[in-house]
Amino acid sequence: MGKTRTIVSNRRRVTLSDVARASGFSPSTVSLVLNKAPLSRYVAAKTKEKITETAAHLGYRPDVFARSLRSKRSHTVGILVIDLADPFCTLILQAIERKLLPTPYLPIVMDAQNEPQQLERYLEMMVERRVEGLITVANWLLFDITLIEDIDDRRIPTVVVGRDLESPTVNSVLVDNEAGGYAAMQHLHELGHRDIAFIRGPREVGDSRIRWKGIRRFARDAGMRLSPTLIRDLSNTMGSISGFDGGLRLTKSLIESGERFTAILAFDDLTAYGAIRALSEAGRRVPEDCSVIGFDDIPVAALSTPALTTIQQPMGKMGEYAAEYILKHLEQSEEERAQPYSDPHLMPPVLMARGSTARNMKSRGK
Amino acid sequence: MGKTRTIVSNRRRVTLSDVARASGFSPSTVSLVLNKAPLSRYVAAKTKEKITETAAHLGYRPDVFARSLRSKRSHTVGILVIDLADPFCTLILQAIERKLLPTPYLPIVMDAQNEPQQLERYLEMMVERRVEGLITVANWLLFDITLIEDIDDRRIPTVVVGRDLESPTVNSVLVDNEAGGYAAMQHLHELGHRDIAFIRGPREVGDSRIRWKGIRRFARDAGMRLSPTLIRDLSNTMGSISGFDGGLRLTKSLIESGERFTAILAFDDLTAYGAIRALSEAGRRVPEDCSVIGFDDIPVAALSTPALTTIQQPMGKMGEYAAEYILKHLEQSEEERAQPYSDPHLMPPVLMARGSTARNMKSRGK
DNA sequence: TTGTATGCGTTATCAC
DNA sequence: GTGATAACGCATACAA
Repeated sequence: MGKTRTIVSNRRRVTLSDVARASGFSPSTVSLVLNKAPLSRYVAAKTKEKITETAAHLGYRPDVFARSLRSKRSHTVGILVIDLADPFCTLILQAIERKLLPTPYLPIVMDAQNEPQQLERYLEMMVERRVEGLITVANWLLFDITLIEDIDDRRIPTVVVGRDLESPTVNSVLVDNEAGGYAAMQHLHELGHRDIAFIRGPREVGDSRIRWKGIRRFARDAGMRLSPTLIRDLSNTMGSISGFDGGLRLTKSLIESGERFTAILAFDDLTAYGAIRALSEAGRRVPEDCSVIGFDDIPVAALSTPALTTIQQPMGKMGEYAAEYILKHLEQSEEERAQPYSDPHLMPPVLMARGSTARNMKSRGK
Repeated sequence: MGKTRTIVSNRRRVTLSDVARASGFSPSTVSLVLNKAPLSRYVAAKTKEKITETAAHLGYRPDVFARSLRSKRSHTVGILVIDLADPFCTLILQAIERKLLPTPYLPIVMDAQNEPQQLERYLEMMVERRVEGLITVANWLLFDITLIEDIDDRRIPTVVVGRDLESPTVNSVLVDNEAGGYAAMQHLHELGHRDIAFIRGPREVGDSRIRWKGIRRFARDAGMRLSPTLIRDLSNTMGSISGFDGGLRLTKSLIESGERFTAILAFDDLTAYGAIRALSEAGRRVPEDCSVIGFDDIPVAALSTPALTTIQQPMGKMGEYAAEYILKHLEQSEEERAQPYSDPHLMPPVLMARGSTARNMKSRGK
């Protein structure tokens, strides 16, 4: 009843010495050839062929554990994702995976699920498993991750995506938040909006501060005045992961304040969705009565109705950069890696103009 | 300048024999004690204490590679996710991870990114890495995954989540699609809808057929007639992963057909969002002019405006079941595992009645 | 050009 | 109660 097996047979694993015996050569020669080691240059072509052949025939697969034990290498790159349920993280992760696919490095992904404790535990496990590089994929919602610097001390190349670690030794790559804030403002301004409400991120979040900087810079450039009464901050203690509840609540308070505004610039897409809900409940249509712009461009932004205008973070590009950075450093010696990073690598955001913003049709009640 | 390191020091890893030397006992005794092996019963309490202490003091961490090489165990469970960008998969994955957290098993997650080739490759890697159990998290969009059966032949406990593998040897857990279809219909019926349009999944997708069965069963029970002209099928060749484009296109065709309908029952949430977009573009409001119901309950369903009424798949429960199943089988001997599974484990769906469905206010134009 | 011998860090079987 | 000793499968320094 011997069905053909696609992968390997049920029998005992075949080892290096099995191949050696079957091919008539010694284990060392077999090892040299199969690993294409430098010394295999001196092995006769015939021998190589014979060995490769019998290895394939026997279905030889090296034992990863024995190999790693002996060589002290793992051929793995650790990817520590702060929250796999966050589409922002997921898209970055997939880009990294795609970059790693054609390389001999296997991504080992672990998901901290927003729990600092798990982050720490997994970080240790990464070291334990001898990952040769470490990429941390972070969302803004982030506790202290400075212990990542410790990893770098072990001479493991490290990079953080999506957040500025502000570390002199660990490289970071993230979106240019200031440019993003600037672009969002510019878009609303071009549509004729002058009375704009803001729902900023929690004060502790660096991203939010930088975006605000960009917003203010545009306002200065365009000679706009930002009304302090139209500014709200999400609170970090709302417990919720998403800014939806905050966006909803703060927009309600904005509406109830009676203050006039024709557009809302939200901290992120989920906050924007909260704002839209609040506007809708108050009978204001988006975008006819009020425009709304978000930040991130989560996958559903293009699919909702109205589609959400937003500032896209180039998750794909960011992931690619991180993977390339690690791959590059994997080849280098320790000394070569020593250059410090005072500044994070910033990626340009791109405005995705969609249905939730429209030209301001109301004359200004000045 | 010796900053204290949280995890380990920079120095060479400390090994078992380091601990042995420092504590004054032999490596074997140290191993026994540190592993709490059965034989450690006979070790003097004093000795145990001393060993545990020095191990802790030296910061000893067993070498996972040496350990696995010797013991032939990996203490890992493979989790093969068909697409990590699919929130459906992600939520299941996180539930699995949470179940595994308090156990000594480490989840090794790999992401096939919807590529059959990668699935196969990763499957091999899982075997190579000696995972002791395998959980496959599948979405409906699935090519042939029967090669997973091969894994089971290796006496690795295996379970598939989210899809019926229809295998006599591999257990499956998924939502009760028929009950889901039934519940969706019942909901629309209770709201007074009698002219209902359907956007079914691609014909090849088993889920869709079963849901349709449930829909028809309700129609029979309630004495409703389903108009054949109001039925559309998503095509599998649309290339796109999401049903959004299909939902948009098919709803347009539904509208253009001139046929009267007051509700749309969509294959899944993304299809529903496509339908909502089409309705909106045609000037029909949701839910006032037309109700829309989806299937899945992706995270954003509750956040969009209007919030999407949908049939929730219990992703959390499904993941938990899968993890528990694997954990249970990891304890068992090969013989005990031998019981075949003719039927998949079905989880009850739950109706999430939200803003995209409402009572039918239009009298029937009979 | 190829083979022999050794050790990576563990665990497990014995003997003391 | 505890300590030698071997073996897991592989890679490499060195010998031939």
